[in-house]
Amino acid sequence: MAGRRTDAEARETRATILARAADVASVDGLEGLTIGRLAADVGLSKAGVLGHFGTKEGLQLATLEYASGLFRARVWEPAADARPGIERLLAICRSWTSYISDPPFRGGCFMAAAAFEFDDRVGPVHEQLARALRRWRRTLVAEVRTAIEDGDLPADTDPEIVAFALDSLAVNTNPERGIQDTASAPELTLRAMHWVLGRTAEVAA
Amino acid sequence: MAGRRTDAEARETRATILARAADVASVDGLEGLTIGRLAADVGLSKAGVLGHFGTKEGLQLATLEYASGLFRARVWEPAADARPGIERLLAICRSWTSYISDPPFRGGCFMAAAAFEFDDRVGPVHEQLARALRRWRRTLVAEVRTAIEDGDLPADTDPEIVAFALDSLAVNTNPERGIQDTASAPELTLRAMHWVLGRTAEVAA
DNA sequence: TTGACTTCCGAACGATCGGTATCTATATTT
DNA sequence: AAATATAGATACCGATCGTTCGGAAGTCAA
Repeated sequence: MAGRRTDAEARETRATILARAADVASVDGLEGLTIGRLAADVGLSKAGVLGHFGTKEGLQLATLEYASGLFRARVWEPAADARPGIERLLAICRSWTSYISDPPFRGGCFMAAAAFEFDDRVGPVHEQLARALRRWRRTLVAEVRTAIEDGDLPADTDPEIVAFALDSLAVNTNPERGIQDTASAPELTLRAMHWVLGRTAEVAA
Repeated sequence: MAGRRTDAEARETRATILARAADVASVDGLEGLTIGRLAADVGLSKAGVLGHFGTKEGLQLATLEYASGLFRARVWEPAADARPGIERLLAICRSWTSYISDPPFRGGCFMAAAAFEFDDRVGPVHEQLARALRRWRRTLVAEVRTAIEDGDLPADTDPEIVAFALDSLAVNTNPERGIQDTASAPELTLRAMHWVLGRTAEVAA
């Protein structure tokens, strides 16, 4: 009942699987992914799913890459055109909180959830995740540093601290949504980000 | 080969199970706990473990309560004697980061890990966790508010924002340890906390 | 038209999952 | 001393886990 599909169809199937996988994993975790459930969700057999990724770890890595790319597209890309420094930093805060308030997955930000799930484990998933997170942190630090050089942030500001603080606020929005108040959490985050950057909030819903 | 133990012995067995459970769960998550592995780890049969908690969910709830009490003992208790307001707030930052830099479990702070695992799920574990986190947040907000009234923080400070920021920094130390640098992460957090509170850091290792 | 290639299915595998029923051994109570 | 209550063991249950294997069905190149 199954035959070879054209390349485009196969890629589409793969994308469908990954979208569903990221959605499930954002709630149940990357380890909570099961081939069987995923296969049933997208209307495939277990072997049909596994054929695309080889092993469960392959599926996890692909899901991570998928979600990582989506994060970059929705948080970085919209801010990439802004002038480096404080402007781009504020643009990132805006796209970031907007991303969080209208998340692509049920569980909110996938990267944040994965970071806490795989921070203490070993293996390829941990390493790929760590690379992505370090890269993002470097981006933030560089932006903060430029803002300091431009005189838009106090000269004695520690870029590592500010970048860590901004990241922490965004990350902590995830449990804030589910545990305190889903609706107001992203706005609280954006106000906290502006406060950290020493600016009066002009909230962009 | 097994008979009834005295109450004290039974409680000790229970405590042994919970200590191990919290340790495992801090790495693999509360859902990653398995009765069989846990039983083998503490030298009991599965029925022996399950007898103490009824179901896996019971075990999760008990583990959560255990870790929650330990958090309170190591973060709140050492600061409870300090004068309410900025002093107690700084004392909390100190005990908190000290707790993080010498965590009782392999996976670091259990509460932070659990918060991200169960923020999007439903059921008793989510609810018990949410209660504990909300209670802790209220404690922080109250302390910040007192500090504002005492004039130790600017009058236009938003207590919710500062409490959220402090919590975010502590929480985000967990992945920071495993993904960036285990050794320096807690110090970075303490410096960030002091920076948030507008104080020059006098780091207490 | 034929043959290689690939997607996907159906079925099965050993292992492990959470949970239960039954039993034994001991501490405590009567 | 007898009766009761309970911690824990042994053995087993059905379900599900990740993975493998052989084949069916289709595309594409020769």
